[in-house]
Amino acid sequence: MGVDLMTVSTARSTAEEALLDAAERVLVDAGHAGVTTRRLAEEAGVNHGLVHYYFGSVENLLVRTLERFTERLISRQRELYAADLPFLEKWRTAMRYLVSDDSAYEKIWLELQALAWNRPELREHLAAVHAEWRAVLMDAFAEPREHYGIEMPLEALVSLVMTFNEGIMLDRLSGITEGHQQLLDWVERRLAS
Amino acid sequence: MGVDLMTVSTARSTAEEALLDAAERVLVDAGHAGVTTRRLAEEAGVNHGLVHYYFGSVENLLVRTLERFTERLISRQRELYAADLPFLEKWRTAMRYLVSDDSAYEKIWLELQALAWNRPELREHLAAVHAEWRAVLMDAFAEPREHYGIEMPLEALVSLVMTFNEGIMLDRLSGITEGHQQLLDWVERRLAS
DNA sequence: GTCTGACTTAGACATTCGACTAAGACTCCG
DNA sequence: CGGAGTCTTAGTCGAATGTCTAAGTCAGAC
Repeated sequence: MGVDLMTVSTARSTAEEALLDAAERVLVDAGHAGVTTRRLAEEAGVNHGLVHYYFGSVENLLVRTLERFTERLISRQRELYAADLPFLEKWRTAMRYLVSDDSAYEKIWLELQALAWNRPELREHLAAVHAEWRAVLMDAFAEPREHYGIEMPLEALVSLVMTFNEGIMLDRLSGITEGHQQLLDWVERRLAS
Repeated sequence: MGVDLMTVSTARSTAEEALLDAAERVLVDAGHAGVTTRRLAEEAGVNHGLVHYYFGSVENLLVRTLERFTERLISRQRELYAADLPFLEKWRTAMRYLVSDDSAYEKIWLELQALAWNRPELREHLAAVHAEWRAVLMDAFAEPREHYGIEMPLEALVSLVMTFNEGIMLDRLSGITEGHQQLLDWVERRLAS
């Protein structure tokens, strides 16, 4: 064996985490086309050979990036709606995230999606996180739907919320914000009344 | 001079069109990262040096691709809503496009958007087409909004329609269709009653 | 103290890329 | 029919890519 397992695994996982963090930064700064072994290594401050040694390929590293990001995205959503707060507060928090000035999170998420458009093997991960997100929202919106007397079926309501959220993300990444605030304001008024 | 202008310009523009067509095919088949001079030339059946000779760079060719696509997208929307048909028919046609089996159109559109996320010089084109689309919908939805007694302001309604359309496109490119039909069915019922 | 085996490093490899160029082909004008 | 100028072609160039390998390092085992 030769090397203390604990030391090894922490050193190794530190480097691996550094590379995954670097991958997210590169996705934000340059998009998925900018994710190369050498750039990742430089960003992470490690040797470029490690990408292959640790992950086997750039492809695998991106899969791991997606998996790790997925976990965080889901837990963020779950925490948000699981909180013991009035629904209106939760909604406001979610919408604040959506239109926040820092779009790094959304950039990573959409870059990974754009990558998956041309890499079918990544799609199952996307489908999984989508299904989880949907489940969280189905749970979170069931009671408020009754409370606010929203006539549309729960499935349709959740689909509407998810898709218009995605549309807003997409617009904002292209620098488009026109009309978003009017829409969110109307929802706000509808919920506050 | 040397060459008949008409012959030249048609021959040249034939080749240029072929390259732009090729760019759209490559965007559909491989994404924007797959758009290379040699691949474009092979797809278009022309010499790979022509990309540089005609367009100056791959970058410029993609700008032209975006411009040409934009024109078609806008005129398609305009024609759709300008037709002398009941609003419900127009809506159904638009939704049929949205969830059609052939997503080549949406793939091109979203690949160009993903490209623009990392090429600020392309954003103005996106903003322009977005504004045009918005203008068409503002015009198309003003009367039906009154007719169907939709209480939300026109701006908010149009934003909602645009963003949830974008969200559905985005989902479908990742192979996700869950919940879309329930949402569209509900809208359908709301409009048919 | 030296051996062992996993970890790390720098570098090599073939490939591919965008961009460019020099030579050839072609078309029309005079 | 010959010259002029544009269009087309094949090929070159340096840079960058993913992958892999051989040499080197280093902590603990014996």
